[in-house]
Amino acid sequence: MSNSTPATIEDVARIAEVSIATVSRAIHTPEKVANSTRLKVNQAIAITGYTTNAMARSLRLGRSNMILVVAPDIGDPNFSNILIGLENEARSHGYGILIGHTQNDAQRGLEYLKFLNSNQAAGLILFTGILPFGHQTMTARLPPSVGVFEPVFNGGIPYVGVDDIEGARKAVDLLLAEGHRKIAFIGDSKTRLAYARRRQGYDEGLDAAGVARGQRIILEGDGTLESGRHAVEQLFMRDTLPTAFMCVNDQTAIGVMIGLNARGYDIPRDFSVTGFDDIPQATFMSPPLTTIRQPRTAIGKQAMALLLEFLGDGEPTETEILLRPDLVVRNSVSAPSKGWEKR
Amino acid sequence: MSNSTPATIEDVARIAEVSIATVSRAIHTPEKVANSTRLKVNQAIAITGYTTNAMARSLRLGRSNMILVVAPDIGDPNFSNILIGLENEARSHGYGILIGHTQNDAQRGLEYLKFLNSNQAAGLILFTGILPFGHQTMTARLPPSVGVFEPVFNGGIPYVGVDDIEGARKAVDLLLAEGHRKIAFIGDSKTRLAYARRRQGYDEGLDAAGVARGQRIILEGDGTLESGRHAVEQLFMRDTLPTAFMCVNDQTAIGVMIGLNARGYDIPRDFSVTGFDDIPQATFMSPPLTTIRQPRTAIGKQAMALLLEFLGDGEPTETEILLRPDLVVRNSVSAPSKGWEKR
DNA sequence: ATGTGCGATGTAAAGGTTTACATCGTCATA
DNA sequence: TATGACGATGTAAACCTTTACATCGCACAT
Repeated sequence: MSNSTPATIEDVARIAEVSIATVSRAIHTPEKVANSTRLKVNQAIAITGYTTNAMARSLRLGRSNMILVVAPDIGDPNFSNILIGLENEARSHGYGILIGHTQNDAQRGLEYLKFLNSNQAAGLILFTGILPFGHQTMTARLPPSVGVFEPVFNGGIPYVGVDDIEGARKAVDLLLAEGHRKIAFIGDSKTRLAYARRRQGYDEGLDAAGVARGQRIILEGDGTLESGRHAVEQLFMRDTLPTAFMCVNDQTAIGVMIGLNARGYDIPRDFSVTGFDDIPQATFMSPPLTTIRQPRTAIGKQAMALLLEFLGDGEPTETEILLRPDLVVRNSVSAPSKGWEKR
Repeated sequence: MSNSTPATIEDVARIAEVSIATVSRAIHTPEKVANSTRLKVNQAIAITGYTTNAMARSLRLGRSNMILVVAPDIGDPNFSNILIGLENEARSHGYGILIGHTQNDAQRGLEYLKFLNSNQAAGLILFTGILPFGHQTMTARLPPSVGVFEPVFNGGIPYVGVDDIEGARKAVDLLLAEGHRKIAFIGDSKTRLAYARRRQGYDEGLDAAGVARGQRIILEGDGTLESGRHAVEQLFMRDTLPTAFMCVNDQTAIGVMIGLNARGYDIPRDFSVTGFDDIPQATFMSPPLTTIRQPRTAIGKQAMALLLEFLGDGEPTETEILLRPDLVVRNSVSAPSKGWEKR
């Protein structure tokens, strides 16, 4: 039962009085073995507590049952729920998940590339806007891969995420409906496709509302809390202030709120703020942040499903799966205050 | 260079004009091969881009280069930084990390047990107060294991974490120094050793300050935000209220704060609150939460170092490594308000 | 010159699995 | 009854690596 060394397929075969080939078949292609034999094998498996040695199996099959998930930062508040979706789906198909975080360091990215090349992962999930493999990115021979949460810049990699344009549109439409016209968009790096798309939603919304291009205020940062705070400072240097801040993500929005608080302003009385992602912290702000919810677990699940399909068939059926984002109305948005009408 | 199939040791041997044994030796025990040969091998490796096939290696060696990390909830805000510590240390020793989350479900725990039994992980890191393998826990044949962040209840497993007693003592001493005498301790499940220890720190502090046992208010919950909120409600049902809430962790403390806010009280004017852990959200509360910082990355690093040592020598040298916690003073604590003196 | 020892290298087995191919037996059909 | 077909099972090779053991050649001592 619990010997010192795990049971092998041979132990099972001996007890069931069949050959190891039959045992293997009884497990993987049960329809190819006679009922009576299958029964004996199953009993023997129960007796020995046999589990297939994954290493031997992977070696024989030439591919592992592990999926590598690469993220620049495991601490990203968006990550954990995505991971739950990924993991559940993977596990229910006999795959395990391996997590790598690159910390935006090319050297570390390369280590994962080596890892992939040594056949230790059958597939790759990328939780990052750009391929993290430094200068070898172009020549890298990658296993089947799927981007998740954020489209992958270098292209060619199927992607599962949220409809950024629609999400941004929902946010900007809310602000417009409340009466805002001077809405600043606080973005992050231009190299991130998610930024480009959310920006597009912002522009389309303002276009539809007839707000002139000249009226729009665009700032860029790096998506961190700090950069949100910094954006506020920058704006106060200028002479034209917005009545609302539409932020590319929640972290930035939180930074903006902190920055505004530090200057003594009240949200939403003096300024309205929206985020994007609905990270856990959004709930705990005061006021709680109005934002766009990412269906994170669902995204993870779908991404893994797509990857596994890819692994089976060899060809991905979809190149981009976009889920619907929801507007989560909390208390960081209201009509622009009368006193600030002239901004 | 980038063929369709990865280079094997045989490819290297052919190019270097040596046998595969020599190649293997040149890699793993370079001192056993002549300088000139080693040079040829290294060149051949560079040409082919060879990486050892980890599966074959693990199969031959009978153990993998993966460490399984089991946590009940990947989304735990404490988890990610611990993981960074674990991962960095592991990777620098040629090990990879595998993450399993049990969601407190015994069934899922058993899957990981099977995983371990099939030799897919050389070691185990437990980020959980109790062994997650259900009724098979006692008979389970586990690989070298180390508990992290939280002592493992069933015992016998080395543990790396913070000195809970000292941490709790720092929190209670702060409250005492501010003049509080009626301090409620909001705990979580009794089965968690971390709770017992933090409670001990609380008691020792009050003992030292001469606060009678009868003055102490102890509530138990489950460590979630919700249970913190619930604890507040419970206390308001009673006739004696504390002037301060000392919480077993930050999540509970945040729940307490939300509960008090909901009843219209101001923190820290009406009540003081302390947490434990210093999770990211603690910073974003208003007021920011005074708490005890866990050196998470360091804990992860040490735990992995201990496990790897364990893997090498076979015997763990320490059974418990406790790091020093720091008191992080923010704004959720002040002297008890005069008006409430009589509580 | 012969033998000894040793450093460097090669040979081959083992690790557990999957699967193409071979074999065996049985049953149906001519 | 002989043949063929087919279903069930067994045999053995292959996946790639590590390493105990064997071999080889050379330098040095006798």
